[in-house]
Amino acid sequence: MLLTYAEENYLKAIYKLREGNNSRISTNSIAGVVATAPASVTDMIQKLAEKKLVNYERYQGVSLTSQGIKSAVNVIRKHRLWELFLVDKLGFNWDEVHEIAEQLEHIQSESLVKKLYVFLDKPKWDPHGDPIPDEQGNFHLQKTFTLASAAMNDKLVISGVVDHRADFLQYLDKIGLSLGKKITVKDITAYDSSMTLSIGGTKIVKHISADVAKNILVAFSK
Amino acid sequence: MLLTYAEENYLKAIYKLREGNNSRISTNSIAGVVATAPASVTDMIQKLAEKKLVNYERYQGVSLTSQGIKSAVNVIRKHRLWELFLVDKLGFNWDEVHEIAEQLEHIQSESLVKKLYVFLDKPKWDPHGDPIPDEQGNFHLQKTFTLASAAMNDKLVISGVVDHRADFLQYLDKIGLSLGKKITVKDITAYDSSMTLSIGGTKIVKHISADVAKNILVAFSK
DNA sequence: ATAATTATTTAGGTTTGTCTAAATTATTTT
DNA sequence: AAAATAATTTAGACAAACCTAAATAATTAT
Repeated sequence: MLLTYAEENYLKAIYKLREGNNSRISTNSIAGVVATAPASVTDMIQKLAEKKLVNYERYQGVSLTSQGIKSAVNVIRKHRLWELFLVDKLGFNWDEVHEIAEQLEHIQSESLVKKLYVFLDKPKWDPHGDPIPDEQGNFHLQKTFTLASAAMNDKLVISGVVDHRADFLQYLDKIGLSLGKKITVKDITAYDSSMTLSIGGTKIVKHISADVAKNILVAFSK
Repeated sequence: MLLTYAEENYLKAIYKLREGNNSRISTNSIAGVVATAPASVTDMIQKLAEKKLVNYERYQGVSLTSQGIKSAVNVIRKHRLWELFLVDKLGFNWDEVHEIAEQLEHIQSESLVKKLYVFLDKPKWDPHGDPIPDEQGNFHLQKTFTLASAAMNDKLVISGVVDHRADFLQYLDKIGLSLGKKITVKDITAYDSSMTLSIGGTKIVKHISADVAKNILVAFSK
């Protein structure tokens, strides 16, 4: 099915809200994500419902149909492939690529996505550690948890971020934390849950707040 | 200046008509290129005139202002860079890339274009032999002429095409003619101006019609 | 030079995606 | 359980980019 730029953005927004375990996806929450007035969201939802992309009943919130999920995942796939292209091939930093990928994700060409996927060596993760769904829409799952929930002496790899905002990513860069970096939890301060980490095999030690730790995803390092 | 998708397409269309040495660029000719009704063209031209991108007087045709030229050339630059990317990096054939580049050319990001340009090694020509303007909008000129105007025993390099349509490009592929190929004019049939060519250093000989020869651009081979 | 033809513009309308203001429904508070 | 508040929808409008039909200007033919 052929979707417009705006329709794709709404589907993506609904998909993201769904991922955040929101029991009910409200008009207002969608309005927050797509940055439009709630009345405009109602309009668009009714259009998407007619196209069988969402289930909708007045005042009862919205959910994606299987076709809606398929389309949303496809947009996410394109977004993440382009982000990886921008970072790995063009040399952008991981905090610079979101806005550009927001545009590129709407390019309509199946063969383009296929070739890009091969060009990038059939990647499983984007530059922020988010999984890139395959052509069938399947995500490669990873056993990750937030750094905040780690314990003393845990040996971990940074495998993603919760907060994707540029200033947070820039902060991580500044203190030497990036995707794939190995860290060890050296100390956890009881009263504010801040953490002391050693980075890589080096003697470099960094102190981070609990707020930061909550926004870093890690996996156990083998 | 920020331009919409449609505005960029109109500027590009006007630029192309101008290149075709049309003394006067008429509403109808633009309508032909952008595939819309003449009345819609009038609407858009008036909008572009307000934005100082074109000079316009009722019933007198249109011309680009310097700002209009700048914007048009920038779109052409992006289009050709993306075409080259699609062919050289993603492995598309030269007859498959136009439609996709028509979409990609509208992505708004100066840094993206800059990085793409470097990634492609600051190219001067696209996959069809058309010049890629540099950041300042300057085209790298090449002394080319149509194969139809060549003489017996001329040693030439194929350096472009006049007709960009997929079926013509596929025909050239089929008979072994592609950009950069060296050819020698072996014979010119007087009565229908058809030509016999030898291709590369090989003994392969091909016969082409005058119509085809008119649509192939060549330069002298050193 | 007038008539016929063609090109261009104006007028009025449509669709997409947005808006604000008002009305309606749902939820929360007391 | 009624009142207050919040969420959602409807109604009416707007800009962008298109359309058709009618009017007007320019060009070409006679």
